[in-house]
Amino acid sequence: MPNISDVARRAKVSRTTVSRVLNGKDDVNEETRRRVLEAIRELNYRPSALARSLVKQKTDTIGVILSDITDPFFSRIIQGVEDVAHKFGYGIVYASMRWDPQIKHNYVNFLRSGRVDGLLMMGHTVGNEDYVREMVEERFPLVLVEYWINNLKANFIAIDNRGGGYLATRHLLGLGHRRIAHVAGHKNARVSQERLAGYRQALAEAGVSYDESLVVYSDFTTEGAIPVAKKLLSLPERPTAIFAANDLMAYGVIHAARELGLKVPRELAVVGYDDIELASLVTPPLTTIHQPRYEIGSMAAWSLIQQIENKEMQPTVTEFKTSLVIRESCGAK
Amino acid sequence: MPNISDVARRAKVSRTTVSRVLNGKDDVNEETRRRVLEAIRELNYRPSALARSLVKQKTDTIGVILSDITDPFFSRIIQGVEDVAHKFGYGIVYASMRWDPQIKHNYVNFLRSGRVDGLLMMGHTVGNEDYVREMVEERFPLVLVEYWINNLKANFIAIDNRGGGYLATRHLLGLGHRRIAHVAGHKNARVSQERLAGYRQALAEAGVSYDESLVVYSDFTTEGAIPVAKKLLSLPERPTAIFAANDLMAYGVIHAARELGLKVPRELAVVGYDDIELASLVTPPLTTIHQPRYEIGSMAAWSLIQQIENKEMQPTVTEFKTSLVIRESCGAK
DNA sequence: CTGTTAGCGCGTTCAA
DNA sequence: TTGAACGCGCTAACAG
Repeated sequence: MPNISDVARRAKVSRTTVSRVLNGKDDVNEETRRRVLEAIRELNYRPSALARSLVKQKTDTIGVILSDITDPFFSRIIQGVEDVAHKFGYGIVYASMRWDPQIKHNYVNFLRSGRVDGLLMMGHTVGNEDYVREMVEERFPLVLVEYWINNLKANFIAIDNRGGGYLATRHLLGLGHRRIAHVAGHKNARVSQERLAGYRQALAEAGVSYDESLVVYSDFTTEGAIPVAKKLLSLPERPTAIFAANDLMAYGVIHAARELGLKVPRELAVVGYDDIELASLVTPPLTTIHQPRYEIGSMAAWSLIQQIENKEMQPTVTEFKTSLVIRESCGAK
Repeated sequence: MPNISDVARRAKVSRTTVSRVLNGKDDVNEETRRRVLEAIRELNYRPSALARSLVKQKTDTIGVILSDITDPFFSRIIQGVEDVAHKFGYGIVYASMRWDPQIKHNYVNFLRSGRVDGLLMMGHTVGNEDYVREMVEERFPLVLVEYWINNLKANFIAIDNRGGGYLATRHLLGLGHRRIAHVAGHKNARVSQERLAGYRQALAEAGVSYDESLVVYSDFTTEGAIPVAKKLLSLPERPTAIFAANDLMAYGVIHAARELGLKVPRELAVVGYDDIELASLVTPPLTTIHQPRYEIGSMAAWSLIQQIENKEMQPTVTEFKTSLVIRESCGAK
């Protein structure tokens, strides 16, 4: 790969002049510029982003760390992030940590060591995440999505997960269900705890006592939810409704029910969470919790870029609300 | 952010010694090493990957450019890629180009300018891709997945898309269908052409003449497929079967059929393509074309890393075969 | 075992 | 309008 010196030599100018042309400065003689551009083309020269970033201390790249890149929940969020980032001239780097706190930490270190100007993190794990605190203290540009940590002066895009869990459960209660099970998300995920908390809150308000045996954990995938759903549905006193912590698992629940010969929604009501694109399009259309995902993504990216380009920005907490979308999986319609 | 000189100063050694400790060389006095490590900890020092990459001419990162990061088709492929890459100590950077050749080209340039050691490209677009040829000629480590370009001595992981299209269509023909429509993929995608070619081949072999009005293009999404499917299903002489170029669109077709009051599979047979996880789990379970996606991903990553670490490797073409998975969406079962 | 020197490829003063 | 010199943060070659 040719470098800037090769170009300079060929164009018979100094490296500085080549650099000027490269960066579109206007204090370059037209004829000189022409020669430089020609040399660049002839050599098929491509400036090293690495070297440039090193000297400018800027990579024009933002890192996105998420729990699972294959989760359709992220698809619209990512679109929002990409649209905004591109508009501002940033590239994006994704890292998928699969709910593994160790992989997550590794990726944070990987990306932080000069590879990106800032970090967008979504999919928060349980446990020691002091390094997140450190990043905030060191004023490393950072946006945390989905969650909100007390006493941490950072930029948050919060989603009302507890409220969502509450809405979902109350809907089932309103339909007369009393024996309502919950297929929770990944044990390592904070959102699991929050949605579970919303579920418990709704039960408590309705005077339904909490039955631990009705709550099982899975991993936010359809395949993972099937066995645990079967366990729930084989309980001596079978639940009449199940709230799944995301849509993929809701389909796992429905699949399990079908295998056991139960009709949804007649014999089992199911509520999901996320409102992924497919939720309205497959059978049965899913009653679920909707979140403004595109807006969340674009807002997160915008907020991060603001931080990067203006270090003085105040940390803010933006909370997005969720809403219940009633379709056919609980027979309410 | 502290740098290596700060550490050196604090530990009262030279930068070189710090570098030695950092890179785990064993020719360092134990006491010295201890001091250095302590200084590193005290300063919370993190070496700059940028600077390191610049001097080593190695980033330990591979780039993955794909058509649409939100497409579940890629989920298992990505898992395969990640597993292998991590095993070999590489990080991964994804870029999603959404079938836009311009964005794709931009991303190639973005990543090639020193940000990655090699590139994995999947989701090939139609049109001028001479820069891909250039990369091959410049011996830039590269693996192309899904497609196979004649006269290009590069590393290919091909998938028999034509064969898949053929299998799908022949299955429908075998069930007695003669009026078979095709919802093709994105017009910019090479795989669309290939699957379409397989479709045409099967029709030709069965003596069914090709009817252009039965082929419509969409964008590989469920939402996108719904309107075009409705158009097909509103034709004066309605098709009795539809082969969709991926599973997401197959669900779009099924949704459209339902909206028009048509029962699947009784009044319309549907075949998909990809065998995404959900395909077996939602109603109706989809008859579709299966591809060994995890293996494709891991093989692609392995092959790329071989190229990166051993420049002498011969370009190879590996072709993965597809297979038909019969479920319930065409009533064959 | 350790330090000095050089250089990776570029941008940015400062003078000329 | 152009170039020389310096430095971004790090590793590698060589000497001691």
